[in-house]
Amino acid sequence: MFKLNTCLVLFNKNSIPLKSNFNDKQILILEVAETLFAEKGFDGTSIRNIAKVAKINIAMVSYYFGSKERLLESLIVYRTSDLKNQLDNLLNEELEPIDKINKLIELYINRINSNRGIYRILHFEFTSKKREQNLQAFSELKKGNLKSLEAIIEEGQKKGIFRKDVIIPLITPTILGTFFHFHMNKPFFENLLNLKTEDLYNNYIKTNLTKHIQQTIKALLIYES
Amino acid sequence: MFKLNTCLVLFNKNSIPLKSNFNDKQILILEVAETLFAEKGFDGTSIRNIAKVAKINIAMVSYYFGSKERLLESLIVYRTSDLKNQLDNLLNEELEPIDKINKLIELYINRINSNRGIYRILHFEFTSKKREQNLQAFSELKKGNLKSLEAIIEEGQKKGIFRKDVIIPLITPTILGTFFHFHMNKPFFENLLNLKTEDLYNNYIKTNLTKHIQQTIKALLIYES
DNA sequence: AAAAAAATTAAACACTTGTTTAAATTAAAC
DNA sequence: GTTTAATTTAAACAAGTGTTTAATTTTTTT
Repeated sequence: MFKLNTCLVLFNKNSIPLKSNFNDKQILILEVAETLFAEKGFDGTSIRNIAKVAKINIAMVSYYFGSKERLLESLIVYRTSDLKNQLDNLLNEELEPIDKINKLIELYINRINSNRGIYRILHFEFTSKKREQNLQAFSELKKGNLKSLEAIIEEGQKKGIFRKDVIIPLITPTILGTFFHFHMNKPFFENLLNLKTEDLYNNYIKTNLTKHIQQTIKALLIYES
Repeated sequence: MFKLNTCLVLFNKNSIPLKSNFNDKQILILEVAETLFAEKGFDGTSIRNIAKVAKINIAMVSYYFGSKERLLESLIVYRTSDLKNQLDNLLNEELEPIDKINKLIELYINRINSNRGIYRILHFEFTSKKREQNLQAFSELKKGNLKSLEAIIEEGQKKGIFRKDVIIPLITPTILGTFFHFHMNKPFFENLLNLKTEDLYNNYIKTNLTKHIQQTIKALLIYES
């Protein structure tokens, strides 16, 4: 009567297989919801709206997710769950700490850039006071990410490469903040940097912007005043 | 039966008298709406919600503003109408172009910083596709602001102080974008820069951040590659 | 003080919202 | 093939939405 844990195997863009706890219909609903939430906001999107676009009955959202709020929570889980695994894999690679940091930044920017919908939702819904409760899943993810980052940096500090007076929790906001500012002003930078096509824009992010952020964090961690 | 143009005189923080087309009750409604829209978003705020906080009848919003959407438009007009006058006054001052630019930046940052509610609304509501139509009033304001900026810069270009290959429409986004990025990550910078009190935070914006933006724009306008 | 205009109110309007129900259909298990 | 479980459906639910109405109160004008 109420089946939630159908497991299937998905492939991300680097063809690393990963489990998902959502079935095909749930994923359809999640991806339609992602598009609409990103376009019109959570409050601006109705379940009937989602159902119409996804061509499903309006009761299916409650059937599969319980409620609209839980749909949002599931969406966050769906789009962020494998990030933890990717970070864990990175942690176990045999690399110098600074190379791990660089890879971590590349991974962050790549992920956000290819999942703009969910990060737009996170940016808009969770900077408003109304949705403060819903971010539990998101908050736990961030805690996990921070732990991974801490592990890398403490490794670098033990080796004497990184400064010891750096405030680790502030590094993630720096990485993400730089990207968001760039992307929130997309039309501006498209003109400024002559990024006429979507490809040119994406390429600029992948190369120049990522490089800039890497240099920034490297300077923060290594530079002695 | 329907009176909209009661004029009264208001005083802004620099005690420059300015006319307002809204009466006391309308202003009450506008300011309550501003708070709630900023807190919970336009869609997340109901007219009954506004009426309750403002302690007025729910019909008063329609009576004074026509509709909820027109209330939002009126709010934008209310909070941005005197900016044009301030810019015009600045234009007519006898100052060197670079000093006018510096004053313009100071004026922008000061205004946004002391009207965070409306700029939060503008940032959130008008970066979503849903509210694209409503920004006519806002769009006209920006066009007017751009004209003022163009006037100052062309004056500087004639005097041979400013470069001539600068893209003027991109300067405003640079000024505002720098501030917004700082402010959207307020908790981050409060920690990073040890701005424990609201006063310390505001003071940092007024001094260091403003100075930084002024230096940036100055470099953009004057620096020869 | 009387008349006209403006402001305010409670009630109702028609519509949308998220969610639930109970029946019907489809798929899976035996 | 029958039974059981999972899915899908249309309909209804109660609550909330923006807006309008028509009557009442308050204020202004004459």
